[in-house]
Amino acid sequence: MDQSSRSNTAPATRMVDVLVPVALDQTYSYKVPRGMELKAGDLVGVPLGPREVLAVVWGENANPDPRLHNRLKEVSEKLDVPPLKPELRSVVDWVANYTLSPRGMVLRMCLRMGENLGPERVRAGVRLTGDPPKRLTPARARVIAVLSDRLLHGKSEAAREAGVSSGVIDGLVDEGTLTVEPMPPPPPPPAPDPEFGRPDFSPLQRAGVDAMRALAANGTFHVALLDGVTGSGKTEVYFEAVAEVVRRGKQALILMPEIALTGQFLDRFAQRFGVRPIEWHSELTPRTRARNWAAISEGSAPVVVGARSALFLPYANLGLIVVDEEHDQAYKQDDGVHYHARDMAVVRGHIAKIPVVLASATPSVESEVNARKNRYQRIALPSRFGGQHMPHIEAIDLRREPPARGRFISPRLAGEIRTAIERREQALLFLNRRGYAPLTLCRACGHRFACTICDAWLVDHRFRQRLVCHHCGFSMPRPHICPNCSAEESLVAVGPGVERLQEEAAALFPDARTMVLSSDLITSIETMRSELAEIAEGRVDIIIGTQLVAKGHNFPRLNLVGVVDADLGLSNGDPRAAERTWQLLNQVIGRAGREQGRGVGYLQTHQPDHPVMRALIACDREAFYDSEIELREKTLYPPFGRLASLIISAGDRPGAKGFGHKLVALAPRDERVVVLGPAEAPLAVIKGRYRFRILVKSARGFDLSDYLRSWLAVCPKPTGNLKLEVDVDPQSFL
DNA sequence: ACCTCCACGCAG
DNA sequence: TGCGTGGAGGTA
Repeated sequence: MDQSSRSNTAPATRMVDVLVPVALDQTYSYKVPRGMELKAGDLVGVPLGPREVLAVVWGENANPDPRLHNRLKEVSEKLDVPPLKPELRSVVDWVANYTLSPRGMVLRMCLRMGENLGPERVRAGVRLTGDPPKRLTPARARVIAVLSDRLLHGKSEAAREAGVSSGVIDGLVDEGTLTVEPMPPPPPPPAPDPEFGRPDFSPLQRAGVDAMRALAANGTFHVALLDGVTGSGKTEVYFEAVAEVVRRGKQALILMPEIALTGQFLDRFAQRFGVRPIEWHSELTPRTRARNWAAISEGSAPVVVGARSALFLPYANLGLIVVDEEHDQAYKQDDGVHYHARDMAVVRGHIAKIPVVLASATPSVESEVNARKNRYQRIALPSRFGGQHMPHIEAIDLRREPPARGRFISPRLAGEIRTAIERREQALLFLNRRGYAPLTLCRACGHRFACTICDAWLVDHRFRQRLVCHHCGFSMPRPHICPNCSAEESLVAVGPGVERLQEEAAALFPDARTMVLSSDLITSIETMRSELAEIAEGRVDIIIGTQLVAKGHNFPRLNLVGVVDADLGLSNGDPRAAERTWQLLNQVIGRAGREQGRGVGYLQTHQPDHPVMRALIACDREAFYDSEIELREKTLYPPFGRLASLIISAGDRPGAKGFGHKLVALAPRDERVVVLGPAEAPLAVIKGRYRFRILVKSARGFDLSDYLRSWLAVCPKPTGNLKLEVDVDPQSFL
């Protein structure tokens, strides 16, 4: 039709609708300048208000809104990058619709290449071509020595090698000794080689490997749950799907829950494929980000390993998405566009018609249900690689074997640690609480130290000598006098944190070497690496860690894990508390006995009969899922029902509460929907903002996004300091 | 008179 | 989202 209308009329001014990466849901119309050819998906620059922004052509529009008559501006330029494929444009529309976010904000996630896109900066090179300078200083002599091969050297490299500043080189250029030439562009990094380090798989892994290859070769939409205990070689197995996709000339994306984990992972990748993959996460420098973005969109990056944001990149020909540790809640983005990368990976796989692999030792209840109902193919790796056994797990009933007053390690656990140390093995004490003590109070008057702008106690951090709010970062020096009653030296620490546990361990085992691993004590990836290396070399006897230690690290000499407070995650009224505790404790105990000996895990608990504890002790994963699935089914919690939450926050409590009530009063009546609240959020005040939440529950097949949209359409827009956030499929209930 | 902060509205 | 605007309230 485009062709026929053009055949009999003079070419009219063409117009396109573009989507701009700002908080706008609608597309905007622009005139196409004469001589510019534009089609859907093209990246363009357009004037928007006072500025120039990047945009993407979303479609042709022959007659835009007549009220815009002469206000239409022209597209200013067409960028020389591959267009966004229809697949990704559909994903943008779909995700925006589902999460109730402006489409522009979803598009923004696809275009996060910074403003650094464009030709690579040409690096300066220098070559020795002329005579030595009249004045030959030692620094100059060193430069000349470095360049004596008369080849072209990078300027900054030459300076570094000669141990001089670049000023010395500039001086030699001015003297005519050296000439400046542009460096040829660096060769593209070698592609991963699918045949590089093919491992020998055990007979037990064989079926999984075959299934992975088949799924990748099949190349159509299909979700597999790769379900294997820690140490079963899951990574190596899904690498076979990656290899197959690379062989077929397509791209594979491996999503990881957090970048901290990727260090070891990249090495394992290199062992299998000969090179490291392209990375994508928030800590890339702008230059690397732009370079990687370009490689991804041109298709010259065959494998990308990235955090959740990598899901929205414009892959040239994506052939596979792997979501590693699919149960991890770090996949949920809770600001800006609220999305769950695992779920959106399945959506993208569906739209792009490619396979998706979800990998986990402790699948989310959602994925487990999908596998049980055969909506996902289950690929199970039932045992540990290399004949290692899963750890043996025992409960220590704190009601019957309590630690001494003010202590947190029970006599039995202490005895086991002693035995482990005597055997020259390591022990891990796990407590998911940073700092020294979660609460400080005055013995004289009962005053409790709380954050002034959050609804939270200040956590005592003895290493830093400060009381810290874990929600807003506020901190103050630890006082010696009670601010309430002026009593001196009356403050007592209540409850344990890892720092306090270390104190106790040091007192119990004065000769043992202890180390605390906690996110607030790790300042950089470097310190983390060196501390892990110390542990691996056996220079630590007792590791005391928060959930940081649960993730993927390999401690070869570790056979004993003591969970100091196994009930910690269960207490907080969160519908996913049991699932989280199950996953976390499984992972932590899975650190034990990975290389030699039989691992043992001890759970200090007040409720050894809780389904989570019983399933852990019996090593009966089916029992855990059975009980949890039954509970979710009965209560119509996900995946048997759907949830959304509306979070209202304001600088004042009545304002937030009042707006919440106003919203609930306007909720459309629908017998398939239950609207609960507004209730004060469990953390009622954060950073001085009062928070209320409305929970919306619906049946499974119900279009909750659509319901929410029609609801919010009749609601007053939040004004002033009122803020409303919509979270479809919330993960956190705090 | 001037400055700074912030809520608001708008962008084609 | 990012930016210009205009009013409020504080400072010189």
